[in-house]
Amino acid sequence: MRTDMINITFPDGSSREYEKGVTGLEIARSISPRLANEALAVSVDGVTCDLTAPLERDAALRILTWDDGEGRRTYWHSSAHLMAEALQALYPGIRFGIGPAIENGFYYDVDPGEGTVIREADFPAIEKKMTELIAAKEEIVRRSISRDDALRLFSERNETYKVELVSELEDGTISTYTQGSFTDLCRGPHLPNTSCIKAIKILSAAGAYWRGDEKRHQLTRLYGITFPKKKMLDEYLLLLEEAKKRDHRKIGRELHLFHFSPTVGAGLPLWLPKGTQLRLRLEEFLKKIQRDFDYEQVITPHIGHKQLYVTSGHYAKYGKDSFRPIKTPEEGEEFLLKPMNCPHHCEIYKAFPRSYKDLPLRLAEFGTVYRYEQSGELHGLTRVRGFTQDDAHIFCMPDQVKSEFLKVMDIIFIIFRALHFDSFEAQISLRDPSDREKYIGSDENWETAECAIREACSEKGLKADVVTGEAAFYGPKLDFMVKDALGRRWQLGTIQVDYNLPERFGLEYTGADNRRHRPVMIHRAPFGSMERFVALLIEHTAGKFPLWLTPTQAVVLPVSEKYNDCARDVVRTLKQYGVRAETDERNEKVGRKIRDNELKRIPYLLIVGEKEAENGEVSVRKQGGEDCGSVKIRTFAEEISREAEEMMNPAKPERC
RNA sequence: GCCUAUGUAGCUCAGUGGUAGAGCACUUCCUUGGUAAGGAAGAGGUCGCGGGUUCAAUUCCCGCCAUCGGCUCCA
Repeated sequence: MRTDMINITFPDGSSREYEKGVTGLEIARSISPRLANEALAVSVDGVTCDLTAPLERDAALRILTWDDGEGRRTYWHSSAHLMAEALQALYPGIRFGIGPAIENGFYYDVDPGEGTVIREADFPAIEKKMTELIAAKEEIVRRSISRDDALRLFSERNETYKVELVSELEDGTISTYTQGSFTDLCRGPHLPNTSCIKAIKILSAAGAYWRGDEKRHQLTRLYGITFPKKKMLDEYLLLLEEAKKRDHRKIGRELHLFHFSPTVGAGLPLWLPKGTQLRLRLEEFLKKIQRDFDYEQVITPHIGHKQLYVTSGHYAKYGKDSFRPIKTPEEGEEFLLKPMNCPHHCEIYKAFPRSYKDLPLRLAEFGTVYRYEQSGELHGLTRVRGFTQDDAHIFCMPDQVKSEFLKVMDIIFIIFRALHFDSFEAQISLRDPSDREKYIGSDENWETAECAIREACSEKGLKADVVTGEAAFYGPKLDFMVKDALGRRWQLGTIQVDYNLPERFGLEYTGADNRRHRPVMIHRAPFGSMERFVALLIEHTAGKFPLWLTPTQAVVLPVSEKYNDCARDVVRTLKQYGVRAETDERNEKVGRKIRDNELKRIPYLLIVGEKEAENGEVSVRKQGGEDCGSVKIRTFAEEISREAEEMMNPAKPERC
């Protein structure tokens, strides 16, 4: 074997020899011109590299195209550079932060300088410039550069942000990419040439803090997306339009589910009758599951003495950023709107001496809490200032933690399955070990809790992302995330192991050894909050809820005023069967009352007229015409006498 | 809280330095009694709120409130 040859292995297992120094692009050409044309980057032993990078040794190689995530990332990363090049031409003196590829497209953080603002109105000009630069077919060239040279290069250009980035890099690992007159500090990889980029759209501009630190300068973040074909861009933009139609704020208004009134206050939702029907239906569903899992329902007040939150640690942590305390006529007495239910539940635990025989104690409450979220954070029903958690706290012995944790996971899976949230992501949130200030409790407690969560996940075979620094201040957690119509992630279900609150509240139980022990607490909310859950449910179903959740399931339509009574009887009968129904009563003058757009989403429509009144039976048809049988009409009098009969002669309870 | 944008009828939106329009919805009447019916008429707005400039502000300027998209935050 010649020493100037290298052996390249392809994904299908085949291999070929090439001259040393061959590039990915040349290899692609040797396979097929089409592949070479579609190639965006190359994966060398699992590492994504430039197509133009010379290969010096044997390697497993894969040509990356648009169909590969890494291929698209490279494409969008180069697109970010292209946008930067255009911005440099249009805004002299502009300085650059970072400009990565993201899930859909890319962004670049830029500082256009004091007094200069880049607005949506400026986007067309930027797009035009980018198109011009594409036409110039500029090559994108990589250079390795020493740290000193990099510092000099970016200092000369007054690129203060880049200088800061370079100063944190190690010498020998630094590279730049240049196209035309634009040079950027960049690890790569990139496309070989800007001409691969065909269709461009700048999507939005937003403020973003330099390095995510709100104490530092705010840059302008420009979001954009590009595609190799115009048609793909059009399809993407259409997809965005379609997604907007599923926006829960829009559907919530159309279906009369909820309403926001600035007079009531920002972030304080008003649940309308139909939305309340939907929500109560969900609550009943969970309550039923919880009965099976031996939970006990409790009810606690909406406020609590300030001392309660001093004990829990919430006051020290969040007191100043929250709703202000409520004062009483008593000097110095203060109450807080409850930001969470746990402290109240801890006090319930403490109300009696507890034995190990009482554990696990599972206290559940649909508890409404109030949190003063920052004004810029409010978002429809997904982020509000007053919301109801489907909360429960499980007090158990340390050796019960895992089995209890697993049972909670079961509940969450039941719910997600029932509501067809198939594409959830699980996330284990751990504390940031470098920021001890942020958390309460001993290292030992944290480690035990974090370990319990990891074990439970592996036992269930649940793949979860582990994210440090995302834990609650009192404990680590397992969260279930679901994407909304526009792909934004929201946390729904959550399970949190807590060794700290039991300590702060001095919770105890008497063990079999007749000694005092400390219980462990598990916080959990399968829906997360009713508000956010309903929001995501709306976006996932586009308002076409499963039948059992549909706010109004059936509308009974009398053909004329004459049959209103009969229609009412039908509604009553349907309700006896557990079907939610209402009439669209007519009178001599008034025609249809149910709104058209509502009617669209009602699964059943029953017509009552002469024939039905005579036969005492109504046929049930689904919207669209499908026949679903018929319902015998019972009059109010018949219904009452039947009920009375049942009360007089109760049916024997079924044997278990 | 920060950056950009927006705020006109219930909804979707047009428009203007001289106090306002469209479509749908709504009300009434007519027509049609049967699965998202048609016609006619009508009503509805301190042009988000408060200041300022102006003879005159919905329009221009400032402040506030709310909302959109992000950032930060998220017990």
